[in-house]
Amino acid sequence: MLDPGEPKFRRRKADRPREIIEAAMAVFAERGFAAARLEEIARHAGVSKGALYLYFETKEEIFRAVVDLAIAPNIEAVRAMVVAHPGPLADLLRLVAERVGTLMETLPVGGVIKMVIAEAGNFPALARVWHDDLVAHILGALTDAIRAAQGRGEVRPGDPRVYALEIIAPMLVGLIWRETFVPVGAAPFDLPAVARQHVETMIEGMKARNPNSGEARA
Amino acid sequence: MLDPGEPKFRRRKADRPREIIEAAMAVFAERGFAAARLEEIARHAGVSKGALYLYFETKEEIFRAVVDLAIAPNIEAVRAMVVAHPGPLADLLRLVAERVGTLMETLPVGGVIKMVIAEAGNFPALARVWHDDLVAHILGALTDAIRAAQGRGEVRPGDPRVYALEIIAPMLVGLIWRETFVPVGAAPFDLPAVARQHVETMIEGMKARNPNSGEARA
DNA sequence: CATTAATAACTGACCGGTCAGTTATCAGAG
DNA sequence: CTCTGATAACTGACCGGTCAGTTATTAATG
Repeated sequence: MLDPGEPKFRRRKADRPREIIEAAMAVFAERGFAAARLEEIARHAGVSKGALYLYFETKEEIFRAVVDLAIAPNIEAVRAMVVAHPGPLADLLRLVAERVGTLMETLPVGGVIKMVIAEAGNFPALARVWHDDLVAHILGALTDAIRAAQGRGEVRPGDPRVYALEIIAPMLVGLIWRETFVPVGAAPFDLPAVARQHVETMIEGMKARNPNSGEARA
Repeated sequence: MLDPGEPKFRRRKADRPREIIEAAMAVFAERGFAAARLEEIARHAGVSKGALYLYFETKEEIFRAVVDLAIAPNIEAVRAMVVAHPGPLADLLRLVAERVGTLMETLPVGGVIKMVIAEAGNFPALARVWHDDLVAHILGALTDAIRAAQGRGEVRPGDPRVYALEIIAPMLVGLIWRETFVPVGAAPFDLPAVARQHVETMIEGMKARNPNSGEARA
């Protein structure tokens, strides 16, 4: 059963943190914070439970590491894209939709979002960080872009922050759908296709009917 | 400290289950299933922990009771509305938006949705019930209504199920927003207003550009 | 051999669930 | 109306299991 030539473990200090975070991401995403067992995370990472404490102080610190390191940079990239874009809103939205569509398939972002939603009550600090450093920025950037487009007469009146919510929501719900209902047999959504169709719906739905007007009542 | 005239407890068999479910809803919504303490639920309900077991067998049964009894009937009513409506899609959507807008403010549906999302990994059976008995029905009814509208040439081509997702998503995300980010200081959304604005955006965004066409390629 | 990554056995706190005992309530007797 | 015995709603201390975190020990590596 056990080859004596094979060592019982290897010393690989450099790779451990990343491996642990990846393992933790999987387990946290499936179980939620409270129900996740450190022993299961350790097993996933191919180490013993004690080894986790060589790299992290507490379970909560592992949780933060997962949330911080796995997702933030990518979402931040999307925000930067929105802020930088000067042209017509429709072009920007198509660009963002394409980018977000691929990100959703690449990153394990769905599980993390689920975690943040689920544990917001137990870790208000975490929810606050996510909101202040990430969600609010993205929503704010989009809101600004929409408001500017309203100023140029591209977009018809309406609360620009609500428009931003309308734009983002289906992607978010698509992710949650994948994490929550697909595993129990629900028909999946093709997320990039959802992003593409929705962006066209929104472009059409937000378009100013009367192309002059710019800066009508909100 | 203790008025001897005041009894230590009252016997109120009839009201207890409802009170316990309401208390449990609050605690589960805030903490999630695993992190919720039965003692806290009991305290909220104004009874001792032991009393919980006079009315429910296990913690999980309390959880099911919360999910089952609090929400399902109301959402079902919306579904029935969709199925029954024969007229133009735009009218139906405005009707639904109005109804859903008020329901969101009345019911504690946000907390329950959060719970279902959060605990889907630990209670696949619960997620399955919610999907099969509720979510799939609503999404299906909307999808059918949209497909019919496409057949009448009201709505332009596109996956009707994705359109249904686009319609529902902002309300859902609005609820999640309220539960997750508002408690940590985020600016709230006026949910009925979101519903109203979004339904107009969607009506415009789905409208067939070329009013004849009906039944183009999906 | 010295160093230290990693293990595995261990501890202590916590919590779901139980149950022996307590108390509110009420029916019937006086 | 008062007393009393019967009933069952309710309490709270307790138990057993689980799990985050600790530590004594082992073994990989240079």
